[in-house]
Amino acid sequence: MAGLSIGALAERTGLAVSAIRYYEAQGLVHPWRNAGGQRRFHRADIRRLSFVMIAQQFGFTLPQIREQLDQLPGGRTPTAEDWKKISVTFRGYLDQRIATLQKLRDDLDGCIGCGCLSLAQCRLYNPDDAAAAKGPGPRFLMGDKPLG
Amino acid sequence: MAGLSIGALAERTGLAVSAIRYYEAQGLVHPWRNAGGQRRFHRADIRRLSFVMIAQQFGFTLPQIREQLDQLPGGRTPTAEDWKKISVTFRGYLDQRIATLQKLRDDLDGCIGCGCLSLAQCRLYNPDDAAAAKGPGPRFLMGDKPLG
DNA sequence: CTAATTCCTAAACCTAACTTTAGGTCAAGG
DNA sequence: CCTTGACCTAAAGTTAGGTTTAGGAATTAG
Repeated sequence: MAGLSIGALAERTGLAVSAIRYYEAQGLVHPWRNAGGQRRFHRADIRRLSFVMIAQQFGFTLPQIREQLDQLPGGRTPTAEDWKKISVTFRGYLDQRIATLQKLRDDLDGCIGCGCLSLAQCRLYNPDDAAAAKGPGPRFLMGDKPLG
Repeated sequence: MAGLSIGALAERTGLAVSAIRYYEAQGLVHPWRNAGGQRRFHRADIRRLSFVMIAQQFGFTLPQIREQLDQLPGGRTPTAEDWKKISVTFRGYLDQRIATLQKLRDDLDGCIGCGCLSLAQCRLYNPDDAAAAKGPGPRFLMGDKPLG
């Protein structure tokens, strides 16, 4: 079969065409080219990109998502079983993130309100907790958007 | 009293001097100037900047933190009671963040593994959930770093 | 009094994850 | 055949949250 054009894939996933090109540059999808040099995608790439979007919501960076995707089989279309393996790892990270936030919240209760908000004494400001909350990577701390 | 120099404040908070200047530009602190044009800070600004650092760990943006800080009294040094008011709002946001992540995790369990990872059917890919997870703001989705 | 710090501003640079723009090619419809 | 729309590449722009650099001025130590 002929494969999907980038526009068709964009329509199916809701992503911008420019974003899909960017993802290819980051190694998240691997389209081939037709005679005229245009990209053609497997139908399985719809699911692949869906995974990218969901993983991003969970706070993964593109290189981290790439690592996960690289574990899918190379030669054939991934099965539900293949995807399941990935989701297990995924869930482990998520559990840790939730646990970290819960600890921070519990510390908050006794801490800001009590006026101990000076670095030396405050449990909230424990660098280990901060590191755990942040995960790896240089900037944007754990810069996800809150609800406000 | 004379007030703290920017270097002294940097030492007390662990922040870089350049970061403190940046925070001033963002309206998070309001130092005055001495005769020679150098910044002088209140000792209460140590706590103010500590709050900034903690709030960032929780995922707040600087404009959002500024909004919170703007609710502190203008004329006098904030009391523990003043800080407590802020921490209540704070905790509310945090509870919502945790709840959202937990819902996403629960959805994940049945979802990626089962192979339903196509946009139309998947609860995980519900735009409403996505919006709730993201909060306001344009890019970097909920781009916080996970643990991996 | 002088040298070494510290401080000042303004502007440029950095990352992540994209989008936009510019200038050109390919493909499909009439 | 020709026009329109989809596609191509490369490079520059965007946002957040800073850091770095360049070129001076103020402060402090000796």
